[in-house]
Amino acid sequence: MGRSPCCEKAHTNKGAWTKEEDQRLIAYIKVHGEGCWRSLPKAAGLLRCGKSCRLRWINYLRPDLKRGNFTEEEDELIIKLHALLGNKWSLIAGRLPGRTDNEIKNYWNTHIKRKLISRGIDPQTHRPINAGSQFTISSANHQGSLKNIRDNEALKQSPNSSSQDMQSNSSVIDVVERCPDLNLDIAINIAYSTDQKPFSSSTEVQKAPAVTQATTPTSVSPYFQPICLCYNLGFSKSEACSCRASSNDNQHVLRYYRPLIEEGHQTN
DNA sequence: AAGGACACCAACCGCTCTCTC
DNA sequence: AGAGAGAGCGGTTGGTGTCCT
Repeated sequence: MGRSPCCEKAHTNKGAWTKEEDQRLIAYIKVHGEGCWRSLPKAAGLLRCGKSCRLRWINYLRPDLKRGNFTEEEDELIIKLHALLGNKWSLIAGRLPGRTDNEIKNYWNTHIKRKLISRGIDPQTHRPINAGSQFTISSANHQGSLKNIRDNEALKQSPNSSSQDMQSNSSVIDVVERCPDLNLDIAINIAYSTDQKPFSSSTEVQKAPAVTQATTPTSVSPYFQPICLCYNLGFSKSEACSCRASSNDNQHVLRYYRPLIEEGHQTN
């Protein structure tokens, strides 16, 4: 059957973008917004493939991009997120406002890999290159997170838990043990303004700006909806967890209690 | 000064996922 | 249920700049 090409390759430019092309793309998106990348080049008068336009916009032209060197804090965050998520660059980028997946991927391959190796850490496994020793857990927060995860280990015996579930749990524990200061007891919240309905659909909720630390709304808004971290970590509906609001917590914040154990994804 | 090696990063490619019909 | 289209993602490539000999 074959797959239809994403564009007429014979009539498209390739390689570096010119200033004029950039201006055309910016002007078009300013007026019409993002989306419909396939038809955008023609509509914008660009001899480019839609994918190329999308990439150029996302990685280079978007106004909210942060330019300049990565800070030490960003470095450490990337390392920790990579330990947790692996090469899920888009998810990692979601936790670093103003940075793109491509930028982080490049930065990882050119800087952080070497940095970790120089520290004697394998950049893929995040384990010491020549050590099989066990790690100890130092952070109190972290111990709480680990306990939650370990509690789930008990559920491994449950007939409802799949082997994939077990694997996921093991890997999370593994990461927690290797990154003692990585606080997995994360709560997230959606940025919103009181006079604005923040999100109207689940799709928009998933595209919410990443917020890693809990922020407490000053008043209860009818529009406010709790959001589960697992969505932001990229789990699909079929890989649902059963996160819930703790009675001690703000009810609009879900905590990362039980990854990938129970069926049915609850967001409230 | 020349040119080879290396580093960086924008852009491309091919695959997968999601949505619609 | 399954096919097709569109969008997104991660791996890889290639051009360019910088450093080193």
